[in-house]
Amino acid sequence: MSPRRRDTEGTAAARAERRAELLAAAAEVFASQGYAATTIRQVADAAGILGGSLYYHFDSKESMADEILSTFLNEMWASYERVLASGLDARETMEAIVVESFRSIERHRPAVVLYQNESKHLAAGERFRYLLDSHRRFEAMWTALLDRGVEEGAFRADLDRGLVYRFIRDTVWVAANWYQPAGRLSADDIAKQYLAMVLEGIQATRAT
Amino acid sequence: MSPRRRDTEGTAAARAERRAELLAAAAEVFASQGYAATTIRQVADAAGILGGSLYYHFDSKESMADEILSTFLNEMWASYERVLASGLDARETMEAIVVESFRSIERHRPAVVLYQNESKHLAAGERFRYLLDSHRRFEAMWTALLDRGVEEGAFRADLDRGLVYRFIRDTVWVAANWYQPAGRLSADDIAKQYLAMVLEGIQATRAT
Amino acid sequence: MSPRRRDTEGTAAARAERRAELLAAAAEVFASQGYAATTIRQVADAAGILGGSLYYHFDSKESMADEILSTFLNEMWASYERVLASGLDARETMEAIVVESFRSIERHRPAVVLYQNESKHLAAGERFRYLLDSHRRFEAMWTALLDRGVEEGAFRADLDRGLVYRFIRDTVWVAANWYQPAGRLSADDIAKQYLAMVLEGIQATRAT
Amino acid sequence: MSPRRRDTEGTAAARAERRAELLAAAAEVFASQGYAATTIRQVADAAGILGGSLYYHFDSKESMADEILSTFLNEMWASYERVLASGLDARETMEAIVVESFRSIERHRPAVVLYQNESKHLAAGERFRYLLDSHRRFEAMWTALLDRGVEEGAFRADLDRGLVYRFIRDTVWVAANWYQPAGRLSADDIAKQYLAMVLEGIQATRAT
DNA sequence: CATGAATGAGCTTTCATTCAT
DNA sequence: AATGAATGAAAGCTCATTCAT
Repeated sequence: MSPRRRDTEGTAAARAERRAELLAAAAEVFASQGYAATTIRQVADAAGILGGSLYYHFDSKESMADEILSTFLNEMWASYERVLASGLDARETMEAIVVESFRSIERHRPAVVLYQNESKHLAAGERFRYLLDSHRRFEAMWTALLDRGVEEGAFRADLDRGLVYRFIRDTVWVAANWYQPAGRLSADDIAKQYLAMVLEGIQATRAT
Repeated sequence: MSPRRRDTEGTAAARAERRAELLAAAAEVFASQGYAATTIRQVADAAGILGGSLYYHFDSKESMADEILSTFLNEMWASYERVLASGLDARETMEAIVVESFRSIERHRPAVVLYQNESKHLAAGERFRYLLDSHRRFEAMWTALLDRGVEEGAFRADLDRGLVYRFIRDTVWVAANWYQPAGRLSADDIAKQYLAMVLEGIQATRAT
Repeated sequence: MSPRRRDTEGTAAARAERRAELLAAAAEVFASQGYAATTIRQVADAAGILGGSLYYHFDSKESMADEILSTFLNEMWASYERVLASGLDARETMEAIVVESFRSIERHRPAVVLYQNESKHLAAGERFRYLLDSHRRFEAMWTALLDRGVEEGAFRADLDRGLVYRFIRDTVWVAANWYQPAGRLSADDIAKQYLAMVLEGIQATRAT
Repeated sequence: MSPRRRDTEGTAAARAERRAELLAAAAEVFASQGYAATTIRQVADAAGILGGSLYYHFDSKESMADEILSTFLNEMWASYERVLASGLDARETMEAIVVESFRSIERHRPAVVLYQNESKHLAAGERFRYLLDSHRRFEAMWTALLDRGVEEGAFRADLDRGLVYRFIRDTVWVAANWYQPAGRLSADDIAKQYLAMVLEGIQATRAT
């Protein structure tokens, strides 16, 4: 490995790091103001540079959103794949997936908010087709998981599967809107309580 | 009733009706494109008139959102008040409130989507302070209801109350994003399934 | 004179009267807000009707200004002609013209303000060419009068004639901006004081 | 002075100079077309840039007018203060103030025209309150000066003081409407003739 | 005569984007 | 890398004007 090569790597790494910083700032602003309502200047202000300077790093506002979302989704799917590959039964798989989801929110809260609030609108553009793909894949995963759970006798059979799917999907991700990393509950705490609610319900169990 | 009176009423009613039509069109577009991303021309196109003509009826884009949201919230709270005044126990009250919520979604789907997706951003403006008020009132109502349910022995006591509140709040309203009036399930069907999930959980009951 | 004829006259007179009322309202608003900054709705509000209704009486906003200005100028020139035809010497003529000018202001204050403030801008349009004509005629009249006064030994010969002309022209008309018909001084009072200043100056005469 | 400091100053100075250029162009157009009748595009055209570009330098059309007027008024009052502080008698003070006024017109003709024609309308807005303040201050200065002149035996006592004030105020400033820097007469020439007229009057002195 | 809904051109302003420095 | 001035398209909004009633 030549010194030249090393320099280039160093530079490339530095550049990647700067991009990550800027994207973090952008994600925060996009999440709190909404993507369309956020101006490039607001992003730049949050990053401590001027508007024009962002274009040295990124092609466009859209490409920032793109990179924020795809980074998050890639990581999320990687964690899901790990769970799905570990041979757990349906009930255990569901628990693990939910735990991973709340951990995703913990690590990528602004990206998740962006995903939750804007993916429907962004998905219209060609470059965001992967959002639809991810959506379909998500639905397929959960649908299969719920079916398997019913087969395995873990989940009730008398509920509308589509409804249960939407119910779980929405409640998990919508939590990103109020989750505060510094708050009282950790992501794992929330996951545990959430699973308790979803699996056992909130009504008091009849005294047996 | 004099003819004069009749005329005046007719004109006022006609005007109110036209406003309602235009607001329905606006709500639809705001809901599907997002408020900030929607142009006044898109609203006007949806209403079949020209952009400038909307300003004969409304002061601004913002005042359209205002009227859409306040109309919806007023009606929603009226229905909640009816439930709360009818002397039901906590469990019954919860069921009735959930049913009313899904009926609200059925009648005002675009307004609910707007509320769900944009109220956080809009609430920054002075004129939308009532959104925060409504939010607080909503939280107070549910918190009191959940506490009463625990006291009455209807709801489990081992769950985090704040978490349960958010869980219920989000899952009810987020449904507006996918609800289709013409779909397979009626609002009351969805409410019933939703209550089954939330109250009893989705896991299969232990072998009897 | 047939009854028919009488009716028509009555109608025409009524129409003319209505026009005059509306023009008076328009002139007032044009004068206080400025022509360009005045909306047709403001004029209509001042007249107690709706914006669209003005177009039954007038072709356009411009034609209102046109009629206001030409009515005023016609009357003003008629009064000037009367003075000029009465065989007075230069000094007497000047006094009479100034008196007539302040009386014009008294009768047509808003029109004079409009003339003073907007004629320069309006004169760009073809239909307002008469404003330029009036302006030239005004200049010719005063220039001739001042020259005659010098010849007759009534006016000083050591002043720049062009400057004196502008001085007189401006000070007379600019008074319309502050003149209040209900004020302390009548038009004739003002004319008298004004003439004293212009003719004799404001400095105390050296003790003789 | 460090190079760093120099750079900063250079940049700030360059920016101020650009603003001044753009304001000069704006003032010219405002003065010739009228403020309300001038479009931002006309200003931009006069400055050789595009309409949107003006907003890099200024917040709004209004803020351009604001800066034009306040710059002019500040300079004018500074020159007046210099005169008032120099211990002249009333007659000399008046002469000096008039001279300074015509010099103000010479240096800021478009600003003076704007002031003359639009300040009444603009003063309605909160941000232009200083126009009213300046107006009151102007009146107080002249009123006091005229009174002092009467006391000192320099000015006639038989004229209405309010009228004399308006007479002088208007005739001085209205000159901005026709003054041409490249014309036959310099500002000081005009001031001299103006003072001759106002002080001594235009009538021929009776041969003694 | 007057209304009131609608038109459509044009306005001020915003903002993503470019580019010479 | 970053600046900052400029671009230019498009936004929200205004308003003179029209016209069926």
